[in-house]
Amino acid sequence: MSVVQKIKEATAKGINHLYGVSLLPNEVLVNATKPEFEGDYTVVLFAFIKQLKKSPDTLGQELGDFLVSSFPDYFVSYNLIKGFLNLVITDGYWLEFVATNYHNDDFGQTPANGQRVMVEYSSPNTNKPLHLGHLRNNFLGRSIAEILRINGNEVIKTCIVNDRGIHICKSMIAWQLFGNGTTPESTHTKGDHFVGNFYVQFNDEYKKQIEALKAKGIPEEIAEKEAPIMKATQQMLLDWESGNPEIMHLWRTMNSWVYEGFDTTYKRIGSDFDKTYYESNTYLLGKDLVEKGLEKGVFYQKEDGSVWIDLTADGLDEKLVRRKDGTSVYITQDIGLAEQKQKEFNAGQSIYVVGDEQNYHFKVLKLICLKLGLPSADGIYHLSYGMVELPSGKMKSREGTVVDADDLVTEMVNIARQKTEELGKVKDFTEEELLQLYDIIGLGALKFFLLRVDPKKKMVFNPEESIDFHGFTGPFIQYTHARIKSILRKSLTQLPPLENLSPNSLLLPLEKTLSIHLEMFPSVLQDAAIEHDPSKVAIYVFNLAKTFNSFYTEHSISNAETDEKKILRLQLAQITAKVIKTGMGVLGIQVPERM
RNA sequence: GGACCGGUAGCUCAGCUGGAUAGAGCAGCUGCCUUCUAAGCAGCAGGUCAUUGGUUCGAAUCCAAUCCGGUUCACCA
Repeated sequence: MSVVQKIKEATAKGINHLYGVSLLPNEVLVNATKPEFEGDYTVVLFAFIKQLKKSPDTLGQELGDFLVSSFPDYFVSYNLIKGFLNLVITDGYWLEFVATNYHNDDFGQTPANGQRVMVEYSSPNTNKPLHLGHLRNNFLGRSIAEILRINGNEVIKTCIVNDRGIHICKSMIAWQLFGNGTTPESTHTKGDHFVGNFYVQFNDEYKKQIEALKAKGIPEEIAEKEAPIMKATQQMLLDWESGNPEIMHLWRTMNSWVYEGFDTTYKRIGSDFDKTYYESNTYLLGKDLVEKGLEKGVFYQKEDGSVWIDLTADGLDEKLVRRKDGTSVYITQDIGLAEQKQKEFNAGQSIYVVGDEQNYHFKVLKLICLKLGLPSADGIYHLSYGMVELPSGKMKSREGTVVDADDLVTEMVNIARQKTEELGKVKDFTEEELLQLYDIIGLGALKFFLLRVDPKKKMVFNPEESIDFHGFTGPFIQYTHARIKSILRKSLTQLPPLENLSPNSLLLPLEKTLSIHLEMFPSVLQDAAIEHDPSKVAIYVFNLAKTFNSFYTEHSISNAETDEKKILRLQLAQITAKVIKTGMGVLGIQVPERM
């Protein structure tokens, strides 16, 4: 149990014991004590004074006395300032914590809880390469999966590939028209970029044709529909749906190029999936559910034959679930896929990592699933994240302001190389070790940058300034880890095995501050899981690294004042390194032994 | 127009189940490498928490209104 939890329970017990009032531990507000006051944790008393009819001073004194005398293993003393009861935790508690965890490789890992969770993320289109927005999505998805896993859940990572539809046909048409039989191989181009280029060409040509028609006096709206290349694309979609062998062949070939490219990128950024769904397999799902919904009266049919659900009572609108021609719409296949996932994996929770522009869609999806009585409905959770914008505003593919994922990763790794060479600390590394280090640092900087802010909020990526390796960044934390490892390499060889410290040693302020930070790691992980928010972990690990660096500068570890101190500090350093490694690991970021 | 989200230091962001004098990083300015890695540390400076009211012992945090920005409300996906 964490100290904070202990304080809450002890306080509830104390109030019950002293005044006969029963209180839930979680009704007690416990904060870290502000640095300018004496104490480690603070109980805020204001909430109770009215109910207990006590002055803050009396209540604080009576409660403080009770806590110190009843839980001497936890509390040495207290002081009262206005309604704040500042508690000083015993050094023994922190020493015990350090002694039991410095060799615990699983510190932070919660035992399996029997829950199964699905996390769907990435959902790329197979007509263009991944960009910065996809990176945020991938890093978030991967990270939330790891956070749930470390909290004891069994996690299944899934991906839905949007591999069919009119947008896919656009790049296919363009290849037919302009490709001249070229392939990624013949042009030495990464497959997803190769296909993406044709998607761009489609749009260029389409624009030209519209202009040409407009020049003939045809209104824009009509021109958009009548442009020959668009008509050809629509015909191709029909051919695809009817299974035309030539089109199917082209479709498979071009998609395989894209997958090859995606695989390279995914491998590089560390995304992987336990199960990949393809829209070409799932787009017909959900049709039977429309029938069931009609029978149940959840849906209704209009005169033209189209099927709808009325969500106005829930504050939403009416929503179409089947067109009048009998074909299903986007949301219908999502309902079908939700059911399919349920049948296949029976997970209690199903998380969708999807941009906030689809908030409405997921609200509707969950509501419909609930009304249909799908057993999985309650577990649907939309992990909605904000768009990544540039200083100039939103990224727009039409204006060529999209930041390509592969380019960005390459650039980050190059900068990592450049900085590393400037510092010249790892000149003895082999070429292979160097390349690995550049990857770790470059990707670490990028991932940390995208994960350190609240997922819900949109964020600005400034290519000039965002690529920083100092301060609140991944490399700063990686550097802290490398420093610790350096000490441990040197000191552990010449030291007897670490032993438990006598509990009467006194902790210096920075030793204690570090202990306090380390001790809260499990509750941070828990909080991150509950909130579905990796940034909580990022912020925590940064603060931990900062705390360690202050400690490191102030106190020598290998030349500590006494052997006891040396052992204690080595233990602290060791836990810190482990927590950094685990915490960063949960963010999908590796930490180097040296840098 | 309806619904939802956001507005905190020059910039990027924490803090938001109400609690002590609102915190980081970057940028700017001062110091600190003959001692465990200076990708570091210590410090200075920087704020009408969009605005106005309300709720109360106490509001960046809750409520209302207003202003500004965004997303969404397709027989698109």
